[in-house]
Amino acid sequence: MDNLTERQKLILSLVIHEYTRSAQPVGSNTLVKRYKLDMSPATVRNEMAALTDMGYLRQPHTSAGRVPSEEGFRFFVGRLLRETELPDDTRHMISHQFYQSPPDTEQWMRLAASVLAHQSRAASLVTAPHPEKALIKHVEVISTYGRQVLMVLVMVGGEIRQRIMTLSDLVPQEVLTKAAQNITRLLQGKDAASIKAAMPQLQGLEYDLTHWMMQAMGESDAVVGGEVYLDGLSNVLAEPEFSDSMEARRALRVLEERSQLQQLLSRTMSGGGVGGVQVLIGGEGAMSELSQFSMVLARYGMPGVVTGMLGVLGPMRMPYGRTISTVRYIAGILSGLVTDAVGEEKYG
Amino acid sequence: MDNLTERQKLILSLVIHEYTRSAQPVGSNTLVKRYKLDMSPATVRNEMAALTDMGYLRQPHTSAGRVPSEEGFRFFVGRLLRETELPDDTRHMISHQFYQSPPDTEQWMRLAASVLAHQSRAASLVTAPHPEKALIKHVEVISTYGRQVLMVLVMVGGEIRQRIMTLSDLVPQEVLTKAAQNITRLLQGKDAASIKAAMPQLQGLEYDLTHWMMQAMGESDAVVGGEVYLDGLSNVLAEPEFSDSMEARRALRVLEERSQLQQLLSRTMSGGGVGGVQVLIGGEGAMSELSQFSMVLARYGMPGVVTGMLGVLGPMRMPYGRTISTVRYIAGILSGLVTDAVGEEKYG
DNA sequence: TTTTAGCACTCTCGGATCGAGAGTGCTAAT
DNA sequence: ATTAGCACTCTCGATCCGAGAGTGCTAAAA
Repeated sequence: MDNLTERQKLILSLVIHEYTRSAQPVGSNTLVKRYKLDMSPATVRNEMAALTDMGYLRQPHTSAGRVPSEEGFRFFVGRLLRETELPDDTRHMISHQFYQSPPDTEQWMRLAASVLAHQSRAASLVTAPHPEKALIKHVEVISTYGRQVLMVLVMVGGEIRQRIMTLSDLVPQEVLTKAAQNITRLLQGKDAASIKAAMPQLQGLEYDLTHWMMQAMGESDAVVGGEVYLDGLSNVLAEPEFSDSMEARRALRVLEERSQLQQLLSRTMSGGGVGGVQVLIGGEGAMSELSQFSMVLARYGMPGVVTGMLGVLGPMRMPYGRTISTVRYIAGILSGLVTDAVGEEKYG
Repeated sequence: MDNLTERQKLILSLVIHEYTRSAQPVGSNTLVKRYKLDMSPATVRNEMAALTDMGYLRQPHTSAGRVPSEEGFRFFVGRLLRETELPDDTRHMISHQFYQSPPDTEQWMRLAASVLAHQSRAASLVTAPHPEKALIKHVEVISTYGRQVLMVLVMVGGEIRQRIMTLSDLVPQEVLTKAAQNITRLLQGKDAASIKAAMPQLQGLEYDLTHWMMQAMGESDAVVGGEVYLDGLSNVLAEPEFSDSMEARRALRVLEERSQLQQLLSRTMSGGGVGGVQVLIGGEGAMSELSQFSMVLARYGMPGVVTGMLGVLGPMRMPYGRTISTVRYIAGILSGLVTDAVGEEKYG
């Protein structure tokens, strides 16, 4: 299938390696010297010419070194990259941080984003885990002030959804508590659809409350849940290719615009299960603002039950091997944490 | 006190105005022509020389126009700037957005950050409102999975604090509910200190729960509460003076580093009450990374009860008049919303 | 047939040069 | 006190040039 000779693969790999190091076009001489290749620059030139014809390399101008093309990176990641394990000490360092952090989802998300950003020296993004199909476990309604109440929904699996709303009448806490208990008893273990079916049985306050619940659960059913945790945005600006800042600015914009971001993530999430790491090179056609960037994304959690997503956004010439390992490793840790939290409750 | 003649003040103002428009050194000719001044360029030159001597203007090099110095901006903001009201339609547009958003603090924060970023075309930051002294109103404990429970604290004033924790034993929901009811009855209206005093009366589960409460309340007593909402970071990159990206990167770093940010904010918050708008020019000595930037900050909420902070981070040459008005206006709206939510419950 | 040495050629990049333009400070006249 | 006039300074952009890096091609070597 792949019509590249071994030597061509080697050279492509080396060009990519060198280019990710230096951010500059790579010439035949440099390559031979730095990697002590057992062939002459001329040979390398010939091979590079071939790779250029095939679309894996580009020449910024007639007489400069070669730069890997989008296709080149894609081929490299797909066929040439050998998976490497993260070094032991790095792994220990990371897992240590997680296991000594308090057992709080929000903390975990922040930590994951922070670690990912530091390790990859790029921008990181993490979404909170949320159930693929939300089932109510417990409902609590608390009066905060006046007619304003806080509704807390605990889902099977431990996810928490909350919503503040204003009732049409003033209702004392005791009544709210009663109502919440009723609703809990009635709807425990049900999903949004069954709740809808059960609604006609309810009336007055309980009906209103259930109505709000539906809304909160609807949000929860979206492929990608609410918050997206970001970190390391400033890393993007450090890359030499973005020193002119225009490109970087576009990327920042995408990351800031929650709706765009969620769209992007959910589109990606739908492919690939937990464990697999997806690599989007050059925005993969989807998002023109990201044409200079690559993303390494992974899903974590319990497939079919609760999942979230995490990943990295960096320049196209990123060290894919290491980045993929890092993303995979942290996804693994989060999966572990989430699985522990969810345990073996029953579903469906 | 101010030893500037009226004419010098005028010229300083105009230089600043022109410089904020163009981001380029301002010359005497330009000034006379564009503002149809009733004097000759030579006169302007003399005055500018005087202003330079006094330290209000700088010359990038011997023969270029003048640029306002940090001192210049400071004098301008402190003495020369006349307060302007935001135009009617802008105000309506803004308030409309708030009053049609759901009554949820988190939504308000996001909205405020977003509006502020758009209006000022700079980076915005908003902290959630939180009580100056936290008083417990209601406690709820909900089992999420296994030994993990969610504790929800509702403070007097409506602020919500929550914490996930792991108990040493498995405890059924009914017991948790009972315990929470007990604690609520016992500690309602108390602050952290009184709770500490009351702790010896408790034991077992209730003691443990109260212990955690103390922690959550301790956080809550810090001058600046948890989350800081950011928006418009990419705006900073759009400014011509940051096209080389190094400076911009530093600023981004500060904003990303929550701890630094909170420190900065709390230092500023401690001065000045609600309503007053504070302007920090050139980082005001405090933070060298921000030497090229200015911040416009305001406190909102109910003084002495619940307050938060919001503001803008932009280039030193920002349109202070408009920015200050915007910040003040949005602070006013948030104050209104918070006051509504808190209402007239009693304190102390 | 494959590899490589040799070579002419191309293109970028950094530095040097230069003139135009903008702006200043000073002096002398108003 | 203001301003016209003028010499002077400094930046900025354009242009030019040479060095350097790298290529593609051809012909010889393996």
